[in-house]
Amino acid sequence: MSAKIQRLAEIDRVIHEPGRLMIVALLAAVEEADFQYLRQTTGLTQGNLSAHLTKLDEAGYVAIEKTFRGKYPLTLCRLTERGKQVLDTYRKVIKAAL
Amino acid sequence: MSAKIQRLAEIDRVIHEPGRLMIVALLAAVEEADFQYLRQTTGLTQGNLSAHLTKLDEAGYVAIEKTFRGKYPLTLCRLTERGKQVLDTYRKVIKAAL
DNA sequence: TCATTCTAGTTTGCATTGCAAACTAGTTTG
DNA sequence: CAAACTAGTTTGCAATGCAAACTAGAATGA
Repeated sequence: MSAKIQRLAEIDRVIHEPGRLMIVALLAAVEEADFQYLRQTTGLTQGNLSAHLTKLDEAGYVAIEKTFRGKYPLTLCRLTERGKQVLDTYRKVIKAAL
Repeated sequence: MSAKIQRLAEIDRVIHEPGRLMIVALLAAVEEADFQYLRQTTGLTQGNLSAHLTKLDEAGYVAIEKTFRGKYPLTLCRLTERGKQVLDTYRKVIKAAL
């Protein structure tokens, strides 16, 4: 019982942050999403979304591809295998503890 | 689908912090616990446990009673009604999103 | 044509906060 | 009566989340 609660201590802080948890949960559902879609569905400001994506990228949880849609920049995001694993572990730990 | 994910944005940060989530989840299970029991079962240091309890107290989620066991200080903690409600909401939001 | 506005993001500045280490206050022990 | 122990609290600092400001190119309109 309390062993499951104790595992919360090891939880991954990168994913635990609500803004990033939203991003990762969305990407788990849709496979690929662009910056503007993420901004709208999460409700994050552009600045915060940008910072969170950078962090997820640096952690190796999200792959970011910068390209163009017509003449405008287009930022495409998808979960990496590692990102999927980490989210899966996160889900298990949280659900077991609650 | 994404509506459930978006609710993560409103999540209560006081409870969301892993150290405090451990404390609150434990108190939900045992009704009352003293400082040393919480320290051992959460694995938190005394300093961090003290700080987290202060925050939970200030938020009105935990009631703290300072008394004595023999001649030594004894700090007893229990969830308030508000604390129970907030934990319940937290559980629902997290589980729905994941 | 060139100033303004729009798209699509990134960077910066600051205030908060989690953590380890140091400190407080009283108690027991050798 | 000094050292070590119980039971916590306070402090200092580094990390970080957020809002606001900034960058850079593209379209618009007078």
